Amino acid sequence: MITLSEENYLKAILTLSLLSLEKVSTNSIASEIGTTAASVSDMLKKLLEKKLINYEKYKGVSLTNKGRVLATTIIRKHRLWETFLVDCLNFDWSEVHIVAEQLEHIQSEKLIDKLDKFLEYPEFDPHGEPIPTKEGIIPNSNTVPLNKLNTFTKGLVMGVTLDEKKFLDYLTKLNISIGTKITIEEKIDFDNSLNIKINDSFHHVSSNVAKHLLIKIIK
Amino acid sequence: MITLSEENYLKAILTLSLLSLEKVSTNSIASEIGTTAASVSDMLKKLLEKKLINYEKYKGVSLTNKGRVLATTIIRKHRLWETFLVDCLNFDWSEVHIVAEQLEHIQSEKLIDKLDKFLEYPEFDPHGEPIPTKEGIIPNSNTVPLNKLNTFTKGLVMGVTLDEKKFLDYLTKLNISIGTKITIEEKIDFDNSLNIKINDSFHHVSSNVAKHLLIKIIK
DNA sequence: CCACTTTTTTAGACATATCTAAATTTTATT
DNA sequence: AATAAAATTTAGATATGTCTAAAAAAGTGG
Repeated sequence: MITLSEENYLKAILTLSLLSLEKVSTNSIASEIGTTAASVSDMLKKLLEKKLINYEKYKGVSLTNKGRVLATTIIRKHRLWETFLVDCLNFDWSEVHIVAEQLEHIQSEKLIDKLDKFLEYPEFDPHGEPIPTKEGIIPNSNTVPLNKLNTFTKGLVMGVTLDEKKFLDYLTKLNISIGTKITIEEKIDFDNSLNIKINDSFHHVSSNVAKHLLIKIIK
Repeated sequence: MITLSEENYLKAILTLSLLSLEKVSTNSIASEIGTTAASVSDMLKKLLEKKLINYEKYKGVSLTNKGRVLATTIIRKHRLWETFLVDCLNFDWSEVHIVAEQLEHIQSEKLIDKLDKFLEYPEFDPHGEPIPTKEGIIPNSNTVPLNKLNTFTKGLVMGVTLDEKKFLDYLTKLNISIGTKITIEEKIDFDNSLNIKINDSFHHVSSNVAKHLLIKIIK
């Protein structure tokens, strides 16, 4: 089980991660959450223990895929609840955040699925922020699946949308992890597979692999 | 501030209070909540400190008016959320309880008012349980305001719906507290005031006092 | 490259809410 | 009324999440 406090840390780490490509610092988390660096340090140990973050002492933090999916789900819940509060209950858009901060921690996948349907699958919350999908993708957030990229585009791996050991083992074998730089060298029309460059070495990956890699395009 | 745990204790105490007129025992609370008598004992001290319960060691517990109103509000929230889950999100009536147990702790009076309006002020939840009013009255729960009783009816004071020092001081002066037995002796048509008997002594109270006293009718 | 500053972590406390086991009080019984 | 049984409370532990102050590591500038 994940605690309310842990959820708030994951959300903060995701939010900060989306602002830059750097690993997230202890201090930035502390000021995001409104606590001390010492408390953050304590919590990071717990999140590491639960394999929700990648963390080396003094070296900063990033989310594991498990952590990223969890954090994205919390943002999804937050934004769906905000939509409900404004569209159905006639809340003012400026006053929903504080209530949604509580509602986002309600644990029930079914509840969120049904709320999503009830709201007719909204794409944006009342503040214009995109609502993450059930699969953990944040639309319009600069990350797109690798298979949607054009030839010679460069990007950084920001996450994966499949949490399966065989898949993740394969990525390790290809030397792909969060932050890895990938260049599209060639797209094969026949089966939508791709030739890509990873750290100066060339690889061929199937469409099925490519569609589960979230890429942030860089120059 | 009241914690989630304290809210659950208040709700349990109210639920048990509605089942009988006796003071609520430590053990019954423990089995209602699913914890140990020791934990309950610890918590009772905290609730007493916050003036949410009346409590003497070894003598059982009852809710103060403040505690009763809080507990009733939690039940109100629970039942409104259950109504939302079933009527709007098409949950099955049998599966809503566990989700409503989480939703009932969301702190926002405005949210509940707006939800109530959105649901068009339902009187009963999906299980047929009456939804308490904003004022802390549980309809059809055998408690009615004193001014609605007929002449010669006897009843026990179960709560008050006004939390004002002057009012409560006046009740103390009249020797009225939770559990006090009252008999209606006469109703004055002119101003709807009442002559009542309290512990063999007779008193005259105004309509304004009578309407804030919740009575459970007895034989 | 060494000293200084900033960042981060650790150590030691504290508050909440829980538990088990022991002690105490109440109640029920003979 | 004494004693046994049941209920309740206290004592002492544990886990979570927080804090301040001190120590350690990383970064920065002369």
